[in-house]
Amino acid sequence: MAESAQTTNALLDDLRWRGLVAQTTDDNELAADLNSGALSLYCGFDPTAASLHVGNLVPLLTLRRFQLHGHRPIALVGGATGLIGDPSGRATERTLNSDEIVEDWVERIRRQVSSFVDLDGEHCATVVSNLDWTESLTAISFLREVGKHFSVNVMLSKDSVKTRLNDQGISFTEFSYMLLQAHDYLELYRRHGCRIQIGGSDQWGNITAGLDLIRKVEGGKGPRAHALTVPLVTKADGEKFGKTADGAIWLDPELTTPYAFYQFWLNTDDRDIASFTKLFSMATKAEIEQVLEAHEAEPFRRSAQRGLARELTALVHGQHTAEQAEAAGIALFSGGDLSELDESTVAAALLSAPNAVHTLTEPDAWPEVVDLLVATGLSESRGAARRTIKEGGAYLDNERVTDQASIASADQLIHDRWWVLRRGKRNFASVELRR
RNA sequence: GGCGGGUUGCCCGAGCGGCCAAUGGGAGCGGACUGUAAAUCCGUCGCGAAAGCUUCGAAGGUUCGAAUCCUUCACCCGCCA
Repeated sequence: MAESAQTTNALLDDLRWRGLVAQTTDDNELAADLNSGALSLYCGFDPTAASLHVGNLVPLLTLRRFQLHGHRPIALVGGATGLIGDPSGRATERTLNSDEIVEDWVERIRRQVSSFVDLDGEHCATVVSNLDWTESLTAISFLREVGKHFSVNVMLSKDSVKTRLNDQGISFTEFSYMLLQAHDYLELYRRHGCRIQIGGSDQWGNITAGLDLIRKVEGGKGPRAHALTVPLVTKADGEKFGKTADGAIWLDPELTTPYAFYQFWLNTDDRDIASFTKLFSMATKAEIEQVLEAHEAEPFRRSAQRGLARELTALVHGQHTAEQAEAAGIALFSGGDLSELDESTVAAALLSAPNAVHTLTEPDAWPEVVDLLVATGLSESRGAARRTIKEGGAYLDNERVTDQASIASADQLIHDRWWVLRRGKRNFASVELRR
C-alpha cells in the first residue's frame, strides 16, 4: 500500500496525546481543514438535569481547547432534543419531562455552558438552542425533508437502537432522536458554516447520521463536515466516573458545594491521575509531564491531585472560591487547629463545606451531638448518628465522641461560634451557634 | 385484543400464611493500616432511647395472623393476533 502524505495539526496532536480522541472522520482531511483557518464546531448538551456534571467537562473543555486554537465553538443546548430523550448509552427508555422543567433546565445549562467558552473577541463562541429551528417544524415537513433521507435499515443498525431492540425496547420517540440531532448538524452547517461536531463516544451514531444528512441534501457540493468524539472517562476501579455515593458531582454549586467538588478531584485514585490530568487540565503537555513526574516520585504528596483540584475548582467556581475550598480542606485536615486561623478565614472555610445553624432557645439548652450530625447532613438519621458514635467515627472539635448521649458544649466552639463536626476520616461539617 | 411471566430494601436477588424488618451478594458507611489513595481485615447497614411504628408496584379483601392467598388497577417483559 502506498504511503499517503500525513497531514498533521497541532491541536489534533495535542488532543490525541491527552487521550481526548476516541473516533474521528478522515484524519487527514480533518487535519487539513483545521490547518486551513478558523472553523466552527459544535457540541450539544441536552437538559437531562438542572445542571451539567463533571463528565460533561470533557466535551465542554474540548470546545474550549478548539477555541484557544483559533476556532469558533458553538455550544448547543438541547431545548428540543431534551424533550425527546437520547437513547444512546441507555438500557431503558427515559421518562419524559414536562415542558416547564425542560425549559428551566435549558436556561440553567445555557448559563453554565456560557462560562466555559469565550463569548467575545475574534473567535467568539455562540450558544444556541435547537428549539430555535425545531419548534416551528411541522410533522409533515419534518417527515418529508428530514425523514425521507433516513433508511430505517441503517437506523436499526446503530448501536443506540440495536442494544435496545434486544433488551427493553425503544419507543418511536427515542428512535427518532437521531433524526433531530442530524437535523441540528445540518442547520448549524447552513446557518453558521459549522463543520465539526464533537461529542462523547456514545454520540458517534448520532453525529454520523448528521454527516450523512448533510452529504445527501447538500449533494457533496459544500465544504466537508467532520466528526470527532471524546472518550468516555473510565476509572481504574471500574466504577462510573463522576458518581459518588451522594450522586453525581455537579457543576452547580447549589448541588455540589465547591468544597465537595475540590475534594472529589483531590481524592482521585493514583491509577487515574495521569489520564485525568491529561483529559481535564488546560496546562500544556510540558507542564503536565512535569507534574506527573513529580507525582510519581512522591505519590504520597498527591501534588498532581491537588493541582487538578485547584485548577478545575477555579475554572468552574472561580479563583476566590477555589482558594476557600482548598483552605477549608487544609484547615480541616491539618488536625483541627482552626482557632489559630483568623475568624474570617475560618468562616469562609466552614461555609464552603456542609453547614447548619443551631439557635439556642434557652441559655443552657445545649444540643446533642447526635442532632448536630443529623442537622448537618453528616448522618441520615439519629439512629445512623448513634451508630457512627458507637463505631468510633464521630468527632467534635477533632475529638472522638464516645458517648451516644454527648452534648455539645461551649468550650468546644471555635471562635466561640462554630462547632466543627466530622464523620469518619474526611466528612466535615460545621454548625454555627446563635444565642 | 388474547395468552403466559413479572413488579421485594440503593442495586442484583431469595422468600411462597406465623420462626420475616425480611437469606445471600454488591455498593455504601465506620474502625484498623495508610497518603483525605489503593489493597486487605473487622464491624455495620428501615425509623425509634425504648415500647413500638412503617416497609416487599397501588388500592381493597380473606385470616387470630399476609411479602406470601383472593379481587381490581397500574406498569414491565415474552408469545400470538
